[in-house]
Amino acid sequence: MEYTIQKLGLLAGVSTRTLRYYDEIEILKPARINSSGYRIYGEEEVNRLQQILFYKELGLPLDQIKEIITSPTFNAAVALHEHREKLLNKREQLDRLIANVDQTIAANEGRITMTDKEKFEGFKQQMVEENEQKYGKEIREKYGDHAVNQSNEKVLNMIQGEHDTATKLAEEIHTILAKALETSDPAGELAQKAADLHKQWLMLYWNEYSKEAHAGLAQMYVDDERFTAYYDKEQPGTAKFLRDAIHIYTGKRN
Amino acid sequence: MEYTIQKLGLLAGVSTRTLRYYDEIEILKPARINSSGYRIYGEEEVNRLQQILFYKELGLPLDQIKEIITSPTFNAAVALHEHREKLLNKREQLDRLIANVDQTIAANEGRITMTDKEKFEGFKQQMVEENEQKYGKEIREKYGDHAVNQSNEKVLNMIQGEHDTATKLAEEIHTILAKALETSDPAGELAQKAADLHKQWLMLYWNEYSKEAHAGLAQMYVDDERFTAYYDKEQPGTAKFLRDAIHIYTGKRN
DNA sequence: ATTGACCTTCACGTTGCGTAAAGGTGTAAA
DNA sequence: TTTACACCTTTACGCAACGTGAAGGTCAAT
Repeated sequence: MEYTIQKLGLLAGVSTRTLRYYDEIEILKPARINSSGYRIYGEEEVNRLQQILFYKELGLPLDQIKEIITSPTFNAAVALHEHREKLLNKREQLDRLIANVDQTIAANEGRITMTDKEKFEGFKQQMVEENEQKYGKEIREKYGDHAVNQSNEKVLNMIQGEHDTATKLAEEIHTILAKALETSDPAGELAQKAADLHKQWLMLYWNEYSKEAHAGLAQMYVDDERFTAYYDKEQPGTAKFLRDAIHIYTGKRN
Repeated sequence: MEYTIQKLGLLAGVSTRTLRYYDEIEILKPARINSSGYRIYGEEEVNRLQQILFYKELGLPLDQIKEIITSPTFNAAVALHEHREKLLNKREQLDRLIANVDQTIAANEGRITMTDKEKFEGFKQQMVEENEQKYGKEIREKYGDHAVNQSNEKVLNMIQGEHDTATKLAEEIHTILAKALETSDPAGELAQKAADLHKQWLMLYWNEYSKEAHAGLAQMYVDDERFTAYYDKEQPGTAKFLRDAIHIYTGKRN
């Protein structure tokens, strides 16, 4: 099915201006332009628009949505986790605000007195949030050049922070890896299980999996001291052991 | 306590640019300007800024906030109680949004090994689920109880709606009052209609109505020059006329 | 006397579009 | 065939609510 700009707009409930804007910012380009210069959209574009609108409903800004749906290395899970935290933050702030209102009511009724500082309790948190956003942006801008690099940096950030599912998986890898290390057999069942879990963990950050990339990352764990430090924290040699296990798991070697 | 622009900004968690902007759009003017042209804010401005931020948190545009808090009928105490309820509503809505994001994350993580095409399907499914949720919501709005189904937009519409009806009512009162004034009869039909409209208008702001309070307010229109100025703007004597009409309407006198 | 942290007023940039303006295209009815 | 009318195009300014300089004055301390 093919759609002109207005037909698609009607279908999706957005204005033609919006679609032209999406074309302009390269987040949704028409399938083709006909002989009269009309934008013609196809099935694929319909689906993509649905995706865009879905993320928009979750409150993500368009530039982030664009990254999510255009870049194979930018993972929706990471963006969503970040977004989730922002929302949780906002809820906390709301709670503080509600407490503030309660206090202000009490103060107005003469039950208590409020200092000027107390009057703004609950508003102030916004500043911190903004700074966090800025900081995050700076990091992204700094490491955004290399797609792979960005991904690794993200991984590192995630390692240092504590992110729910990823953390759990990471812990599991850790436990199993520790046990596997005792067997000293990177081809053994435990080590291979660790490699498999590692793959799963990795795919939280990479949309596409390739054995080569996995093997390459494993090698990096040995070469890059930040990663080595992380894995060897409890038992020296763990990074190397994991690399070997992964190389066997993937059947690749760099 | 007096504050320079930065001090107030720090106190309230807003930028100096914001405060200058608020000055520019006349929503929050400094108490005075010192000899060097610096903006100096006082206690009253601190409270006013707090009010502004409350309304801002609820998502109201600044021009409407301005109208609301500059209105001579603005009641800070009532506003605070409304704030409280609306903030609670907003938190509920936030919770729903968070649940939504959680769902999406869960769905994504459950389909880690899917191809791009399959992921697409996953999103589509999400969209369908989403729509079902929305549809269910609509049904609940129709048949369910009031408390459960208030979305952010609803809250906003409520505030805006209230404000709109209030404005319209006020205009109607104005017109009818002007006509009634020509009859010079505060007990006449027109004047009594004005008094009735005024009661309706009043009940948008007061949770409880009492004839005594209404009559008291009418007297205040005459005693407080801010109100007198407002009502006598076009025809001097209007405030007094309205007071008389209301006193007859309520059968009370202060 | 000179930092350095304040303050001031321009004035342009940002996001996600809305809203003309000025003009070309497609088709159905007069 | 003309004409009407609903489409489409690009260009470009407008909006809110500020962010972010630039260019310069003020104040307190060194």
